[in-house]
Amino acid sequence: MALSERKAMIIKAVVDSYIDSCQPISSSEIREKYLPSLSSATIRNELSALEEMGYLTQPHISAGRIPTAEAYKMYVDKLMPKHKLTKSELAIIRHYFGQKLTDMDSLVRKTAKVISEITNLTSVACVRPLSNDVIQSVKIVKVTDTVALFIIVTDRTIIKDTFAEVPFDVSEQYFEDASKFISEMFGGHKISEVENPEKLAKDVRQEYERVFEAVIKILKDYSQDSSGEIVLEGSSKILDQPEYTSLGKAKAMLQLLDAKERLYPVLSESGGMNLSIKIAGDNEMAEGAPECAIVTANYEMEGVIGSAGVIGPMRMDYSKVVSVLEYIGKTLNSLDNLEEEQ
Amino acid sequence: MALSERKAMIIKAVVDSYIDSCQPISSSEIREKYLPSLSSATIRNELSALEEMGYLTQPHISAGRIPTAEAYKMYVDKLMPKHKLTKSELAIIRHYFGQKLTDMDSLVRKTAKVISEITNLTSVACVRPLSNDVIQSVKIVKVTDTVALFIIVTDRTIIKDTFAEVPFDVSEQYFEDASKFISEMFGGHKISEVENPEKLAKDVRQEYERVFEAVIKILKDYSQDSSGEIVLEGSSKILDQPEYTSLGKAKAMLQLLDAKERLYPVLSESGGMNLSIKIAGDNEMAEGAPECAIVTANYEMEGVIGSAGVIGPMRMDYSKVVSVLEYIGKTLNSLDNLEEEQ
DNA sequence: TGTTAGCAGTCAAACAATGTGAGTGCTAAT
DNA sequence: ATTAGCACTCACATTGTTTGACTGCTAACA
Repeated sequence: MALSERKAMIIKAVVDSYIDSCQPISSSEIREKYLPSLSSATIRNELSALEEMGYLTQPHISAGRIPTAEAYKMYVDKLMPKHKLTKSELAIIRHYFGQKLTDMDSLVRKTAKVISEITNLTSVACVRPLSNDVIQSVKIVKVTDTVALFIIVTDRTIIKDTFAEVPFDVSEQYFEDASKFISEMFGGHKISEVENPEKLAKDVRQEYERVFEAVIKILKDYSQDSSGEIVLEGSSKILDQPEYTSLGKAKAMLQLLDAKERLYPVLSESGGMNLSIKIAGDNEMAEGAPECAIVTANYEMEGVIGSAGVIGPMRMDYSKVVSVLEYIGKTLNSLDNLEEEQ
Repeated sequence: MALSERKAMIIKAVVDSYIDSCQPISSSEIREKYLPSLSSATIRNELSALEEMGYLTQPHISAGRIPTAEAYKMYVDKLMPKHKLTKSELAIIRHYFGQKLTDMDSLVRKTAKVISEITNLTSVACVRPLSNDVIQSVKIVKVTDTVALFIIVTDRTIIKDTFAEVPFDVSEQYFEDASKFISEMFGGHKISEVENPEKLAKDVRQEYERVFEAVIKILKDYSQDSSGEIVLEGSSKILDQPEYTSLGKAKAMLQLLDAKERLYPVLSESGGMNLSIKIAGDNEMAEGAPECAIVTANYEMEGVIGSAGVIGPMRMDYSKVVSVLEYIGKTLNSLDNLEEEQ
């Protein structure tokens, strides 16, 4: 049975109210606050029907209704109102991104921080793994007698570098030559391609073999470490949510956050979408994960692609979260383009 | 009044028992389990006295005694037994440090992880700030048209590097020359000295002025950012502790962990000591911090100095924690020295 | 003087009994 | 199709009661 207009309005009322108060709502309360043209009895009939259809449920028989995951999905899909950011919210975002950013890491951290501050939820942010980056050049610099620095430039203009102890002591010139040789060999290839180095390099000149091995090892590390780095901000805010007053649930949630790597698939899975809302029914998220929702947005800045979002109870202010994420996305983009605007 | 032998034994009994069970202990229980030669009445007298002296307290008048912060301090100072690590604990540590370590970051993370796993407490780890490092050389490498990499080598053989957008496009040779010039200028000086750059450099050659500014900025960042990076592991384990079953206390604790930077003074303050145990009375720790204890050890490896430890309720198994930290310290040292041992 | 047995007193925690009220489902009238 | 009205359900708060684990104190004892 398709949803009548009226049923949809009732779902919206229940979700809106529950997002606001985290309390079951009764038929008469719906009438008073949302649908005064109907009587509570009529609404009761509809509520019964919606419960039958799986959108609503009640904690116990003499309580009001609360939304199910189904209802939330419907809500974010069709019913959600558009939230306007307040002046102070905008001000906070601008304040955070006001100063010039130095490096990737602090950008990610800042983004996480501002999201958490405005939404009052736990936020997550990460940069995408590098395995699909195309290598442009590799540079090796000798910094002390036994240590060399490997710098890899990729198409996303991210430069990733790693130190490696070199077991032999050679001239700076040697490294310069090796850099050129290796750049030529790897240039244009994806980082992930180094998984089978044979294909790339049929004939490594013997003199550069050791350096070659070292580079392969570094690239492999980046290629395999699929998880990027995940930054969390405001974990303790989880406990502000009334749904996690029960110790057990709070713990399940915190454990999920503790094992950041488990979050990664969820974060990256958003496909081509710019914005993704995942609402966990019972077992949709990784096992053991408590009922929760994750909203993430992809962002891009200076060629770097990442995601950021919030994680919290299903009952969250989706509308606000979405507009915050959208606005931050825009801000990052404009930072990218016009660098020095005020 | 000094503590009699017997009073000390009673304190030890109370603390031992409370660490084990987190329950107030009664006079008769002390008699049964710890001091069968005395009668419960005698013990009651002593308990009264110890309460008077500030070592013990009782949650309510008809309950047993529990230790105060004072008692814990006394305990770790004088009374604590020596814990022997079990085979499986040793195995876990060896397992973690079995593979060769690539970089500083993963060492810190690994250390935190193993500590948390064995002690079942939340662990913290960090490397010391760099402000006291002595600069040995500075190297600047051009990696793309607009980006240069600054590499700073210090006496602790840590090499710290930062990217900076260079607003002008110059030759590689220029950077090579600049590196030499700047290395000479900064070499032998502490990072913190750049706070007053005038003292260092009376006459910067004009051609290098921009590079000079950039280096100053980077060094200042490192010098001021006193907080190093703090890694936490197992935050959710906080909630395993019975003292944090109350939501309010749990939250206070998690907020403390969330604001990692607030932890830094506590971590670094351990002075010359190799092992430091901080037990917070009411307001000893930063405001808002709940009653808790922090045990940290300094470690050194490949010239890098850092601290690692645990944070948890006052009621923790100090004896075990101490031996774990000591053993890990030793392990790190030996990794350093004999690199390739099995 | 230090130790001990015994007893009266205290108090948290567990349990049971009870009332209250919010909210529903159903039925019958509109 | 809607609505008013009523009977029914059930969480929750309130209150009173019992229980038992402790202690502190006193008086006897070595």
